[in-house]
Amino acid sequence: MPELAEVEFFRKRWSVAEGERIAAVFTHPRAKIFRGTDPAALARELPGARLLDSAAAAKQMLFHFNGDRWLGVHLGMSGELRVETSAYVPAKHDHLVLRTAQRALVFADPRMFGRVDFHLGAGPPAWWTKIAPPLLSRAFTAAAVAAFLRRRRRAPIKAVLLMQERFPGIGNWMADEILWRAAIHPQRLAGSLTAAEVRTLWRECRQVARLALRTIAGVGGKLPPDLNVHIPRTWLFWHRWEDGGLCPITKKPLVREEVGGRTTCWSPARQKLHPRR
DNA sequence: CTATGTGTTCGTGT
DNA sequence: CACACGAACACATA
Repeated sequence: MPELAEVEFFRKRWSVAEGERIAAVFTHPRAKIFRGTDPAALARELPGARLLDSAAAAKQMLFHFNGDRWLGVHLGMSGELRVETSAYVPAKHDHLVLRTAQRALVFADPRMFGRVDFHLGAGPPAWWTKIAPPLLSRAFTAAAVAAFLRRRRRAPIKAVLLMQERFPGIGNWMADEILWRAAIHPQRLAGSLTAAEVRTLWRECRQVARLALRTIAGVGGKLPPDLNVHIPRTWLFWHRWEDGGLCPITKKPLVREEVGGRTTCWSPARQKLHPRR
């Protein structure tokens, strides 16, 4: 489920506990969520620690506690972070619960593709510092995108947009939204895009990231009540799963098909496989 | 009962 | 060697 903006939304939820001290830790007895990490180490090290700050990058989050303690979270496909009352009793799909005096921070994930990483050290862990530069940073340049598309020239552009090593945080719906706005057919091979198309693609990557963060993760300190309530009806987002869905721009039918191993939605009237040049 | 999904990783083939 | 692709992971929901 969660891509860039949703990840930021969930990070902000837990960030209400910044400054609070962890009193107790619950870990699900047979959670696969803790791949590399030992749940026992977590339960031993976190109690007594104060949540200092947090950050989101790509589809990951990092929560920083005092005493050089770091908690990484990846939500996988079905993960979410919630905030419950301090008396909260963990339910079936809750894998990690951090209790403070004021509340309970819950990580739930039915499909268990998510991940929790605990790290002890003076600085953030390597997996965090290695994450590619954000779409909205100066380092995410049109030239870097062009070079990457050249390297991946034989893969469909849809599949390339999902590669986190260059497009951190872009997931299935964002990729479709970007291609739709850029009027590029998802099955075009990355190497077939013109220089102008590459530049448009780069611009729309940034624009969709900016708009998604604003509408989903809120502005300033405010968080929307639900994930998607503020997404405009003019986005492809709301129409991609409708049967008989229409392109908000051309009003012509949308198409849904597998591209690059993922269900992909596009507007054939707008996104041509063989554009006239 | 079967098919599907807002994700990542691994093995295999080119 | 680099890259492309399909399968696997695990479970709720339609």
